[in-house]
Amino acid sequence: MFKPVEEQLKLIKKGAVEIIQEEDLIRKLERSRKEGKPLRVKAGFDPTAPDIHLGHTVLLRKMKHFQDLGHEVIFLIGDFTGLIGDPTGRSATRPAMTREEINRNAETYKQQVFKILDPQKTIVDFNSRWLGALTSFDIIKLASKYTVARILERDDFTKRLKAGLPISVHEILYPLMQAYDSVALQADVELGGTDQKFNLLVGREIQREYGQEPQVILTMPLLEGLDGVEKMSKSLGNYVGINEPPNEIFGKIMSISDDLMYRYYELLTDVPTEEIESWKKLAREGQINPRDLKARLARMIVSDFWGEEEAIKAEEEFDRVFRQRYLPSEMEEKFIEIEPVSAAPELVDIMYNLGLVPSRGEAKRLIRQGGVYLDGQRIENIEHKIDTGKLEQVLRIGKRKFYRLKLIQK
RNA sequence: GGGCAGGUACCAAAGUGGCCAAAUGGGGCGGGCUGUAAACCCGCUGCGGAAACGCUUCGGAGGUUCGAAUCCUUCCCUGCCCA
Repeated sequence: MFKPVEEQLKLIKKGAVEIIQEEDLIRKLERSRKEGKPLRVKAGFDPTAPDIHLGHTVLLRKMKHFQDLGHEVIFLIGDFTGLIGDPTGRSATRPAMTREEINRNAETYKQQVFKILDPQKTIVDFNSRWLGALTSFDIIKLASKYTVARILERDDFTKRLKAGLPISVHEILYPLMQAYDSVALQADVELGGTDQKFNLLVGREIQREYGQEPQVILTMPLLEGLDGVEKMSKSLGNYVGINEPPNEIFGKIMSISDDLMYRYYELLTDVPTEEIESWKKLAREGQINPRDLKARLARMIVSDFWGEEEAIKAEEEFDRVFRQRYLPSEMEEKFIEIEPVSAAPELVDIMYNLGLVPSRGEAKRLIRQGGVYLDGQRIENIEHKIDTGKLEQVLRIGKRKFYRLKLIQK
C-alpha cells in the first residue's frame, strides 16, 4: 500500500525548508508502512480570511503530496484560535465570529482547497471542537506546561518587546492552543510556513508533556507577493486569489519580476528544479524571452484553478488587450441616464457617480495626469462633457480598467 | 497604586500658538520607458472648487485665545521604571 520510505521521503522533502527531525520522520514512515497505518498530517488555517491565495497553495501542494502517498491529511480550521488572533502582525481586535459565519467561511474554504486537495481523502476539522470544551482548569494546566521566558523567545515577541509594542496575555496563549491541537489530533506531522516554526515546535513539546510522541514538523517557504519583497498576504494587497477570474490571475502573474517568476515556478509548479535552472541560463543568454516563460507560468497557474481551456483563453485575452492593444472582449457595462433637455453631463461626474473613483478630486487628478480615455481618445480637460450623441462609448481609466458606457435617453 | 514618556494622514515619522491640509520616507495611483515586466524617471495622493478660496482633519470630550496638531482640564489607550 505504501511506497518505500526512501521514495516517500523524496517527495516530502521537495521544496521543504526544514524537517525536524528527519530521523523521526523516517521512523514514523517505516512504522506506518509496516503496520499499514497512514500518518496523521495536520495543517492549520485561519478562518477569518477564507480567501485562499497562491501563498497558501504552497502548503496545500505539500499536503497533496502526503495525500498522494496515502497519508491522512487534516485540514484544520482554527476557528477557536482565530478568535484569539495570531500574534504575527498586530491587527485591530477581531470581531467575534458567529457560528454561521465560521461555517460559511469553512464552506468557502473547502470549495477552494479542493481545487488542490482530494476531497475524498481530506479530513476537515475545527479546533473549537476541543479547545472550546476545555475548562479554565484545563487551560491553566496547559499553561503550566510552558514558561513565559520560552514563549517570549519567539521572534515576533522579542521584536515587539524591544520596540515597545504591546503584547496581550491571550497572545501568549496562542502557541499553546495551537500546540494543543496537535495533542487532540494526535498529529504525526504538522506542516506550516517558516513563520510558523515556533508554534510548530511548541506542539512537539506539549505533545511530549501529554505523553504523546512528538510530531515531526515540516516548514515550507513563504511565497513572496507580487511585489517580490513582502510575503504574499491579503492585507498587503500583493496576492493572487485562487478564486479570481482567469484573466486577473493571468495578468497578475505577468506583472511579476523575472526573478520572482523563477521562484514561483519553484514553489507553485511541479517543474523540476534542474529545468528551471536551465531556463534561467537560456534566458540570460538571450535564447528565450523571459516573457514567454512568464506566460507559460501564468497559463500553468490559471489551469490549476480553472482548467486548461480557461487558461488558454486568458492568454489570448491578455495578448489581445496588452500586446495588440485591442479592447478587452468583455467589459463591465455602466448605464447613464440622460435627460433630453439638460446639458451634457461632465465626465468627472460620471466617473464619480458610477463609483469608479472615490471622489471628484480623484477623477480630476486622473484626467490631469492623462490616465482617462473615451473611445481611445485621451481626455485632457477636466471639464470635459460627454458626447450625448454617442449612445455607447468605452471609458478607460489607467492601463487596466475598461468600462462600456451606455447612455439611456430618459 | 506611584512616577515618566507617548497617541499626528493608509503606514512610519517631523511639527510644540498663526507662514499647517500638516515636512520627509514607504505604500498607493497616474504618466514615461518596456515584455501590462522588474528596475528607473516624472507627477499626484483630505473633501468641494476652473481658480481664488472655502470646508472637515492631528486619541475622545470640553475649555483658553482674534487664532490650537501645538496651551489648559478631563477621560480613553500604549510603552518604560518603581511597587
